Amino acid sequence: MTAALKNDGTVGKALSVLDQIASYGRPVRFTELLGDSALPKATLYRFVQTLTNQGMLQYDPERQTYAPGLRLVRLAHAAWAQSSLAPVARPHIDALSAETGETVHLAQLDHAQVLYVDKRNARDPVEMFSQAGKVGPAYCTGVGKAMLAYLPEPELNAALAQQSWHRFTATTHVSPDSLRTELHDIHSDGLSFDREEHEAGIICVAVPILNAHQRPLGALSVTGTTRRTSLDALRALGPRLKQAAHAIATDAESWLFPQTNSAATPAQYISKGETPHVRSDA
Amino acid sequence: MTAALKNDGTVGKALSVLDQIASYGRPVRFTELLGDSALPKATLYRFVQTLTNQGMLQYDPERQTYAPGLRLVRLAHAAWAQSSLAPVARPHIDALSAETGETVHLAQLDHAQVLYVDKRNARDPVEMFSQAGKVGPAYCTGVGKAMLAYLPEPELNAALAQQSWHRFTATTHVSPDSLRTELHDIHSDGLSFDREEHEAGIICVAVPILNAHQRPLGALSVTGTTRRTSLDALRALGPRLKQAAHAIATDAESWLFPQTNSAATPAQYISKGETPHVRSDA
DNA sequence: AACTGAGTTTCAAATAATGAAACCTATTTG
DNA sequence: CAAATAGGTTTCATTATTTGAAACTCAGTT
Repeated sequence: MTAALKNDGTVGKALSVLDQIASYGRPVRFTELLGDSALPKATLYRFVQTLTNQGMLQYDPERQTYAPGLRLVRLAHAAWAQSSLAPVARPHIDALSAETGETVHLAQLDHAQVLYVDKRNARDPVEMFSQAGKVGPAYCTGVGKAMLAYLPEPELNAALAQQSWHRFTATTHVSPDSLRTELHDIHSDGLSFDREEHEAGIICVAVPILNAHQRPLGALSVTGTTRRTSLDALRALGPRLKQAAHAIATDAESWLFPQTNSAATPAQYISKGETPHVRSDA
Repeated sequence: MTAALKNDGTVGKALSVLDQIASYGRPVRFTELLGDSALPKATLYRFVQTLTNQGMLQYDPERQTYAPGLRLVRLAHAAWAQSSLAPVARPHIDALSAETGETVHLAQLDHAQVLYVDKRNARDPVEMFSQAGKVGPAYCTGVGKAMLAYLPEPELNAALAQQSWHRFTATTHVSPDSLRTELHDIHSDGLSFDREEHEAGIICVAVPILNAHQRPLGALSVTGTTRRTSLDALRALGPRLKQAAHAIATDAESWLFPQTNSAATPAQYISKGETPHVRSDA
């Protein structure tokens, strides 16, 4: 059961197939999908056909496998540019990263999980490929806790019920109870820490990005290793982080949408047969 | 009419609504959608509801607007990691970028358009969706022409029929005829140039990334400005580019999928209520 | 108080989705 | 070599969902 708990008819079911396929993290064969799915063979088959047809899935005839398709990348570009905080936050993150020299993350809450929407690496060239789009647990990351701490009670309950409470390290919260206490503290001083709860040796400070109604829009964090830095050193960055978060919130609020194109795909880019809705004159 | 020319039933129609919304490049109101859509009011309304429900769209109650949703970003991460050449090409692109100091692009063909899947800008770090996911015209970009030149005849015809033939600059090809001649040349020496066809002052060299059957999987380019470099200087990079393209093709061919995780979202990241399909033991 | 426009809901008719079962077609097994 | 198996694909009568014209709601006008 994926996100499609609600009854969203055929479309919802098709999208849950998409989610399922994405969740494997590798190309999958039809039979494997079928085994893990509640849908009957023919139904699943048709969905997979349709989605492939639509470019939402990519079929490898050689290996007979399905994987998420490139159309998603195109669509995500639009989503990222419009629905995420990333575009507005960008200059602020750049500055933070330059000043601290550490890794900076920008995250938002999505389905009770942390979704990283942007990142600036520390000077080291290490790291996996691009972080945007990656998801992580909310209950044991600095950014996750920062956002949870400002969630209205009913939503918080819903979110907590969806956490996996997996014990990653010795300090990981493994139940809502212990976490709630910490969330209360976070709420009072507006600062959240990851005390190696997700990965040994990795610590971070995070702050929520709040709108005018104190609703969390996202969170911002600076991450370091226990070798190079300490919680106290990170705590010292608190004021700077809060300032950045506030600036981002302000910008986001007033950012109606730069009619001044540049975020959008100019009409000429749209190939024939597609409906152009954006006009760019240059 | 978007990609859903084929009759893909309800799901196809819903996805075309998604495409439509993404194409505006900014949040849109229901009425605007309705005006540009062939669907009847109630039908469009229900689709938009369903998609919002599913996180494929994001609704802003304050402004009453819809925009592509964050779920797309999550899904795209999987697509990018699995269906694009980007992960395999990464080290090669890094090297190229370091050696040349110029901007390097990695693109693939999607719906007869160029889809950029990765980029190195000598300076900036990678910000995934800001550039990956962007689309451009195939008929007047170096990467686009490199791929078109190696497309089998029937597919080439289909692709050419879908170009917009918009004249961006004085050198832009504005009909299939003149382009075909150039594609022939590109095919013979394996090198494609953008002679300020898309943007004045911007030139580039590109090579196709071909699989064992000479099918274009993608293309690689080095871009510069007429101020800083020349076509001849770029031409000199040809051999190096070809070498990189070949290396990428080879790696892609043999890259079954690193069972050795790291590409995948570990099972623990999946929140309760979602089906975990990936196992990671660490 | 009537009008307008945007958004939302209703409901019978039309259409599309469903899924059990049959059907392919390579590959493996006796 | 024949038979069995497994993965994948198609069929088709039944069933459930989608469809969309029209009616409704509720602001904000005029």
